[in-house]
Amino acid sequence: MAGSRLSPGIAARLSRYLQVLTQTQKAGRSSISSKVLSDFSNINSTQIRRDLAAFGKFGKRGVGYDVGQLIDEIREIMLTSDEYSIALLGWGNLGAAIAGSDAILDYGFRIAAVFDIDPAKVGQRAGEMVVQHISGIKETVLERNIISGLLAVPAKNAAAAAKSLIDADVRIIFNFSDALLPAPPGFTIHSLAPAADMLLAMYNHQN
Amino acid sequence: MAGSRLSPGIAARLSRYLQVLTQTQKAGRSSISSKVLSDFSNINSTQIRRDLAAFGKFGKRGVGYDVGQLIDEIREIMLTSDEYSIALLGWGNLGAAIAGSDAILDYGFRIAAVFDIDPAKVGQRAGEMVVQHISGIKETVLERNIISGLLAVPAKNAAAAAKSLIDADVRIIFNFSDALLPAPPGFTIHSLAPAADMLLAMYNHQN
DNA sequence: TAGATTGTTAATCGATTAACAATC
DNA sequence: TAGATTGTTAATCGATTAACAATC
Repeated sequence: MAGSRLSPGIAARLSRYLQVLTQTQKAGRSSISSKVLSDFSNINSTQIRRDLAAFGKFGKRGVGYDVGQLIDEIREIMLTSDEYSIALLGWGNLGAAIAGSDAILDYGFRIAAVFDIDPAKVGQRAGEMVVQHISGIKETVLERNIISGLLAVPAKNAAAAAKSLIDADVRIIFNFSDALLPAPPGFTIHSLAPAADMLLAMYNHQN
Repeated sequence: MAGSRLSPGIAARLSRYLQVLTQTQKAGRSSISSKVLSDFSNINSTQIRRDLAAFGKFGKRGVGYDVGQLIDEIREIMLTSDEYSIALLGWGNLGAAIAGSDAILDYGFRIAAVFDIDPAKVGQRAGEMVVQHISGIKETVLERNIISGLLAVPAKNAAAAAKSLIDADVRIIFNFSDALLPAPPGFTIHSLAPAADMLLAMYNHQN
């Protein structure tokens, strides 16, 4: 099964399981049942057992699943055991919040460089990094093997920031601004919109 | 059709359409085809036409859909034409980033109060609000008709912050921390994990 | 008119669910 | 053993897709 392409549905569910499992591990629990995983993920417990059984018999009847083992298995299935080096563009409140959380780390991402266009911010400490001016992005991307970029800039600067990444051949871009950014062929620009998730959750709660 | 409960799949897709349409409107375009909407949303164009046609004939053959009209229709379908008043808990980098963006506003949410436990932050300006101490949450929730809360606090404080909201009978809670928070009956706690979305997008790009 | 794009059909595929024997 | 939970079956339902006539 490993190496074969997952269907979109199962890949989405696995990443959701990983989210809950990571939180569960941090909460100090080493075991979890499909019922509890269902309560926290809003995915049917039969579906969860079916998904996990498709990759091997990870569970113990009467007991549940080992949290640590399951995290390792899902990471392997999703090919993300390695750390991905990413560049953070924009050293404002959002950039600092992202760099300061360890959510990114939990999923195998590592912030390997921080850029801004504001000369006043260049040179500031940004976690373990130092903020660099955007003009040096090409060299840094090559040196540090950066494969992904994260846009945490105002919407009005998002297109220019995306262009810097594209010019540096960074092919996977995450857009936290609400700008509409078309992706050239071979590039992926994924726009995250937590507020759209919130709207959906609000609808689901009320109906 | 209005008033009836949407299936989970269609509700999720509608909220995604709304995200892209809102960005499209900001980019100054007044019309969009199912093909372009498909490119930006990663949802099949036939599926989009089918979804939209189910609620009325909104499109013009040969032309596409009117962006503004479609936004209004989807908002009405998802019952979110009204503004929801929400409380923001935690005035750190993440809280400030959320308050400073207008993404929240675009989806019909309005930050009606900001709370923190740090006395040094109480009294600071937070957008159009002033940071209040968490101890006054019950009264403020009643006064300002707050129905939802947003946790932008460190993971170690998340459980206590959630409890404050629950005690104030705020029934829809969004958790931006990576703490695992169980929801009492009648309450919804929705944990957002942009990094899990990133992992999924990374997988999809590579496969 | 010519070109573009919707709305709709039909056929296939994957997701969902309840139920329960197997087994820790 | 008794209780709990997995793994799996079978049946249903909704999602997905290609194709194309209708029509702006």
